[in-house]
Amino acid sequence: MSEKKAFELTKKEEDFSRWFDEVLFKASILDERYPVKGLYVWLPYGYAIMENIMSVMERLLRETGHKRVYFPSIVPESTLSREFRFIKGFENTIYWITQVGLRKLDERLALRPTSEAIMYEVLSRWIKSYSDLPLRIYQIVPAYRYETKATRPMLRVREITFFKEAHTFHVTFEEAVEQVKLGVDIYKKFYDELLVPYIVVKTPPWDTFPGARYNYDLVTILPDGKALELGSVINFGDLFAKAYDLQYTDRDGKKKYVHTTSFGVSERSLASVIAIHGDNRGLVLPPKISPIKVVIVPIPFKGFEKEINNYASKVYSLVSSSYTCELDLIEDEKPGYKFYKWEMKGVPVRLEVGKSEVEEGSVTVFRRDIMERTRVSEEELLPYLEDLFEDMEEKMREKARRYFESMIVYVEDVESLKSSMQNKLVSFPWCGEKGCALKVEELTGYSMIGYEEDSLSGKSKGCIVCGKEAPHLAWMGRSY
RNA sequence: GGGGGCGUAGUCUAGCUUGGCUAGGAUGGAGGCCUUGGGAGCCUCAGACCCGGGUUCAAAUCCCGGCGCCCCCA
Repeated sequence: MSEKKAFELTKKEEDFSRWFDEVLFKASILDERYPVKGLYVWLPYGYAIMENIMSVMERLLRETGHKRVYFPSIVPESTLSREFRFIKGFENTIYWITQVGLRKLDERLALRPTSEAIMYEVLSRWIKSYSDLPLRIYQIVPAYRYETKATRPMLRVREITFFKEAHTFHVTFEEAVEQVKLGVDIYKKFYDELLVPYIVVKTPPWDTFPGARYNYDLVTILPDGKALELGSVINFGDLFAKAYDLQYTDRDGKKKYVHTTSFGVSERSLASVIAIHGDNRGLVLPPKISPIKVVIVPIPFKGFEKEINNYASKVYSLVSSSYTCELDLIEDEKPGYKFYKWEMKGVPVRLEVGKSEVEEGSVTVFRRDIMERTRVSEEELLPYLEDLFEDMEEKMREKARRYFESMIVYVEDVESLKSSMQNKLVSFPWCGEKGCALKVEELTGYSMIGYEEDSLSGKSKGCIVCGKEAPHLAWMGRSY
C-alpha cells in the first residue's frame, strides 16, 4: 500500500485529494516542491497542456472580437482604491510592495489580484467617443491573491499562473448585458470542448464580485463532492466607470459613463479536466488538448530489432503528417513500463508495433479512454484514427455527463434535502429571499453556490423553506 | 475563524512511546550483464533525519520557536 511504483497512484475513489496531488506530479504537470506556499512550478508537459487549453480559449475570444493586450502586474494603491468596494473585497489577499532596496516607498504598490483597476485607469484615456466602443480586450497573465484558506495545487493557489481575464467596455447597460451573455456562451463552448460538464448560475446578490452589479459562474463538481468555480462573468454596470472616470461622448454630444464587464478563467480549467477524466492509471486527456495525440511504442524481438524499428519509423512518418506524434525509442525501458508511462500522461492513442505487425503490415491501436486494443492495417490507419478521436470525444463527454448527473440532486422538501446531501451538489426551488437561503445553509452546512434565475417559474411546488412561489433553482454544496 | 495530526534520500516509508551501534527498506537515479507483446532479474555506486534554539555525556527521538503539509469542524 505505502510502497508505490513510479506510475502507481492512490485510488481515485478512495482518496481523491491524494490521487490528485500524485497525478499532478507523476504525470509531470506540476512540481509542488517550491519553497513558497501556494506557488508551484509548471513542468514542460503541464505547460504544454495549458498552452493548448489557452489556445482553445484564444480562438473563441478571437472569433468574438476580443483582442489580446498586456497591462503591467504592478498597480499603485491610489489606483486600486478608487473604487472602495473593490479594494474592500480584496483587502485581505493583496500582496503589497512597501519597500525597494533599503528605501521605503511613499506609496504602496500592489501585485494585481485582477486587472480592472489597472486597466480602467489607462482606458479612461483611450475611450473618448461612442465610436471607440464596444472595446473588448483580454490578457493571459499571472495574478496574485494571498489565499487565507488551505492552499491546494491548481485549485486554491496564491499565484494564478494562467489567469485569462477579458475586459469589455460598452455604451449602454443593455449592451453590457448582451456581452455577459456572450461571455457565458464563450465559457460554455470552452468547457464543452474540454469535455467538462458544468452548471451556469447567477451568484446571489450578497456574494457577488466586489463592485459588480451581478455575475454568473460556471461551476462543476469534483469527485470528492466539492463544487469548483470554473469561470466567472461579471457585469459592473457603470459602477467602475464612475470610480475611474470612464466617459465617452455620445452621438448627442453628451458625456456618458461606460458600462463594463469582465470574465476570467484560470488553470482550474485543467484541474477540472484532470479530476473528471483521470482514472487510476493517471490522466485521460481529451485529444483536442493533448500535447501528444499518438505515441508509438516498438516491441523489440531478438534478432528482429532492425525490421521493427524501420517499420516503427515508417508508421511515425505516416502518423506525424496528420497528428502530433512521438516515437518512443528508449532502449532501457521495457514495453510494459512504457505502457504505464504513457497512460499516466494521458496520451489518447498508443500504437504498438512488433514482429507480428511488421509481418502483416498492421498496427495495434490502443485507446486510453476505455483501454481497448484493435489491430488495423497500415493503409486504414489514418482514417481509422480520425474516427477514433471523434468517438473518443463522444465517449468521454458521455461518461463525464453521467458522472455529473450522479453528483447532483434535485429536492423539493427539507427532509429529502437533509437525506441527500452527502457530497453532492443539491438544487431546490427557492423564492429568492436571502433569509431562506441562509436557513438552508444553516440546516445543511452547505453554502450557496448560485441560482438559475426564473428556471422554475410556475413549475415548482414552492420555496423549500417558506413555501412561497419559487421561480429560481438554487444550488448549494461544499465548495473549493 | 476553531481544533487535531504530521515533517527521515527524487518518491513512499521503518525507527520516535522508553534518547545510545555505521538511520533500515522499497521505489526512483547512474554504471554493467541479461532481456523486451503489461512495471523482469542480478552485481556495483550515489542519495535523507524541514530550519533555528534549548535539555543531555549523547537528540531523528524530549522541550520551545519558525517554516511547510494534511485532516476535521465553523
